[in-house]
Amino acid sequence: MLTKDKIYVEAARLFQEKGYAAASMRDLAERLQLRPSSLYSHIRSKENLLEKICFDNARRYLQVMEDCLQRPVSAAQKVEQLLRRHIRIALEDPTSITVFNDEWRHLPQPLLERFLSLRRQYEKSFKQLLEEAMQEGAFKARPPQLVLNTLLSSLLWLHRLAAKDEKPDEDVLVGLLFEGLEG
Amino acid sequence: MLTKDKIYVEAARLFQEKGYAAASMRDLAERLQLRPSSLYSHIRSKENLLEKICFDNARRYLQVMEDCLQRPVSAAQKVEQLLRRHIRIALEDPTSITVFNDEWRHLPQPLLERFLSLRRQYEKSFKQLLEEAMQEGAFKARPPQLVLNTLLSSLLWLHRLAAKDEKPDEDVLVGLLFEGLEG
DNA sequence: TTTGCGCGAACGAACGTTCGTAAAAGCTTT
DNA sequence: AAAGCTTTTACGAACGTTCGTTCGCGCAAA
Repeated sequence: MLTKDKIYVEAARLFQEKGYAAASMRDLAERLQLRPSSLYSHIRSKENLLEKICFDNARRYLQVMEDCLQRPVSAAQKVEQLLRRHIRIALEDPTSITVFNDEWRHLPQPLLERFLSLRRQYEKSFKQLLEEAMQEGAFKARPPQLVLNTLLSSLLWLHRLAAKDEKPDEDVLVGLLFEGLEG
Repeated sequence: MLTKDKIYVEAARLFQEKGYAAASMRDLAERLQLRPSSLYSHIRSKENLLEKICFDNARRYLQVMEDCLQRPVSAAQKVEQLLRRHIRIALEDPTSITVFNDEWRHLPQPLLERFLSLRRQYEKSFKQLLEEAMQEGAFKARPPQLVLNTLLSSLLWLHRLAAKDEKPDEDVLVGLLFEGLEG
């Protein structure tokens, strides 16, 4: 693997373990068996590492959302598909997702604003989907924002499990989340 | 209010906003209209601030758990009561809870180990309660660890909402969480 | 007269990053 | 295959800054 890619992978891991602010470039270098200054032959800055990790994952989630929205199925089924893909991503690449979920607040302006805009866009689509499913009668009518947050936060927890190699069964999890929706 | 107490309150707020590592004592002093050095007339260290916030809240949650366990009701009802008290705490004191939930990993050893021990103790009790409720037939049988995590993470999200003054209705939220359990 | 509090100055440590250099790797021309 | 040239990569040293914290002084309340 290219050194550059190794740096990004290890940076995601490190940011996850210690948090962005507490992770030092000297830490990162040591894990890669490099001197700190050598990092800068490959990357531009620490902030740039965070930026790439955050936005790559934002794009990834938005792509998943787009895919699900285009399927010719009911809103409830779109939600189910969305949950499944979400779960899979969180389980297969827990480190990047952690950083994406927890560390974006350390992005400097104007990147922070751009990131939040993408996030709002994603949440808006998700909320609309939930509302549709409620109107269809598939889901019980409830404040969509509340339902969205409980869903997202449950998924947010996943990567912590995955990082500990306690990967839960996808079907069981989908069942648990879904039955709460149907109520 | 005593200056000392003001410091703890403002520290919790600051740690929540920026994260422990990114929050500086100079930040904290400025918000309290003090010089950085003046803080140390009242507190011992930055780590000590984190320690107090984390352990005070750990004790608080364990106390709630104890109260609920002693009630002469069914396991399912104990869980409901636990959720309600959890929700109330998260809504009335969002800043401390955030720090308690997110920043404990910055505790130095051996405090970290002591904290994790308390947390495991809490989760163990919670899990046992869920298993009881499943055996009673009140909850659908599912991997308890998984159910516990989805519950806790949903509650974890609450303080973020509360911090934005978008406090959700307690009954609606309990309903949402509970119906997922009964499945 | 003691005690407690706020302050300016300063400390050593750790931080992200830059710079010049030297070795390594890759490519082109013999 | 060898020689010469260019580009890439790793490095030690050092930079300016920010960090948590200490110390001693002066002031005000008790």
